Amino acid sequence: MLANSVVVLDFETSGMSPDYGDRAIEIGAVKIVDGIMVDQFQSLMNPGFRINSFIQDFTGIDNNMLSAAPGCEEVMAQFQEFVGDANLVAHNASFDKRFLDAEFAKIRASYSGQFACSMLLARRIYQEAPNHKLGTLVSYRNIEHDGVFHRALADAQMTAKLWLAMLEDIGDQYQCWDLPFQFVGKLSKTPKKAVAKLLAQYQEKANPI
DNA sequence: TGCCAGGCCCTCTTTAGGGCCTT
Repeated sequence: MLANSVVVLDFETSGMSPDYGDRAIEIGAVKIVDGIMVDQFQSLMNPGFRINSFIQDFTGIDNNMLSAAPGCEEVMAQFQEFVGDANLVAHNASFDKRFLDAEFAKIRASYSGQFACSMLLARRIYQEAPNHKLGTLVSYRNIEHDGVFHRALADAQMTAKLWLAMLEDIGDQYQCWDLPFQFVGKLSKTPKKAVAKLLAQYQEKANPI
C-alpha cells in the first residue's frame, strides 16, 4: 500500500451514539491514490435490531433491506481489508471515527492510518461558505453529484471530491501542492486566522530560495 | 416508542455556554 493512499468513508447508522447501543447500518468508502479515486467499497449491514422510522426516512434504508444484509461483523472485516494502512477522511470525522472504532472493537480489528476531517478543513479553506454541511459545500464548490444524499457511498464520493477540490484550491491559492496528509491534518486544526501563515511557512520550507 | 452524544470553535471566554456538524 502506498503511503499516500487515503480512504474517504461515510457511515449511515441507527442513531448518534455507539455508546448508547447504536450500530452502523451502511458503509461507503472511496480509495484515493495519488489524487485519483481508484476503488470503492459499499455495503449495507444488519445491526441485529430494527431501526426507527426517522432513520428509515432519513436514509431511505428500511428494515427489509437490512434483514437481507450481511451482519456488521462480516462487513467490517471486509472493510478492514479495504482500508489496509491508508489514512482516513470523513466529513465530521469525529462522528464516523466513533462508529469505526466501536465496530472494529467488536471484531478486534484496528487500523494504522491517521484520521482527518473534511469539515474542519473546509471551515478553514472556505470560511465564507454559508455553512459547512456536506451538501452545502458540494454546491458551494460546484462539485458534480447525482442528487443522492444520506446514502453511504454517495456521501463518501462527494466527500472524496470535496477533499480533492480543497487540496487543489489550497495549491492554487497558496502555491502549496502535494501537501502531506499529516500536514493537512495539522492545517485543519490550526486557528482560522493562522491558516495563511502556516501555509506560507510550509511553502517556504518546500521551496527554499 | 422515544430517548440518547461529543468534538470543535466562537465569544458577551478560560471558574462557560451554546451553535455547528454527523445519523
